[in-house]
Amino acid sequence: MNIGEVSAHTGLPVKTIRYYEDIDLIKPLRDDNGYRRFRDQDIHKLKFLGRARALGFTIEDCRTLLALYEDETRASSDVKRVARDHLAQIDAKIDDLKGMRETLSHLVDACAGDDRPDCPILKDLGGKP
Amino acid sequence: MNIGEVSAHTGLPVKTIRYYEDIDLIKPLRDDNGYRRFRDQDIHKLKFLGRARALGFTIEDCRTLLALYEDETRASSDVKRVARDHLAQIDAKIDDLKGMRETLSHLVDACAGDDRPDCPILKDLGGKP
DNA sequence: ATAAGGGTTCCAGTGACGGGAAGGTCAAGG
DNA sequence: CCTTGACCTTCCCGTCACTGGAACCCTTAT
Repeated sequence: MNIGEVSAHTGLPVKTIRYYEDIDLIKPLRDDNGYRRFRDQDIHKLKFLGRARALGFTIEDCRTLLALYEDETRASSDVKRVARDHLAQIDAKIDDLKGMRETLSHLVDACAGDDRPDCPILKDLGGKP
Repeated sequence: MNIGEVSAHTGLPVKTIRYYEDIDLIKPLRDDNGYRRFRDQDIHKLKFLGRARALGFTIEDCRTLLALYEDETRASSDVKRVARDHLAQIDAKIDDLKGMRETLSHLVDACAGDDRPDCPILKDLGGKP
């Protein structure tokens, strides 16, 4: 398969696929004309990467997970640790955002949103004394 | 005030303050020796920026908000729009993360996390058929 | 012969800084 | 007077995971 078909097949942009090769996540073959030729295993890896990225894993996490995926002698505890750490990061991020959401939604509610200049949002940002 | 004091006073890293000058968010004066000299208004702006950034506003939003803050003839509706849009972004992001969290926490729970290779996390990423 | 629609490489930009090098300035201590 | 150390300056590169675009090659159809 050429890169365009692979893109259609995996849902990943062509640019992304080339990037993944660049950073050695996949190693497709080359045809005589220089075109990349993707084998089933390459496509399988790309789908794996797509799903892992969709769960928010970093590229380096993906690299680790892919290595574990291919290692028949892995310990599931190694996989679980990566996932648990990432889950903790997600939770932290959600908490962060919820904090912002709290403050911000109160401010938005308090703002008249008319053509007058008086505004509790700016008052807060300016350090309402 | 020199940049170090301002940093201590505002809680913003020195690098960040210099960056904010670079992108014209603030315009401190210069002493004869080339050192930046910050006036009260500069410090006030920096604190404003710190609070806005802490609420997750982008730098461009901050620029807009700062301009509105300084414009006595603003309409609060303009401020509110910026804040409401940002709030919507935050909500979208939270939903995103919650989706990931859902999937990921189930997978983590399902994984034994021992020294055996069998792992539902990898099974899922690999496209468990 | 040409045009469209693939493919290739390489370079630059994104957002919001952070790290670090190379060098100027200032106050205190010996 | 000299040195030390803590400041300050500019400048450039790196981050993360791509994305856009230029310049060029290959294939197929007309």
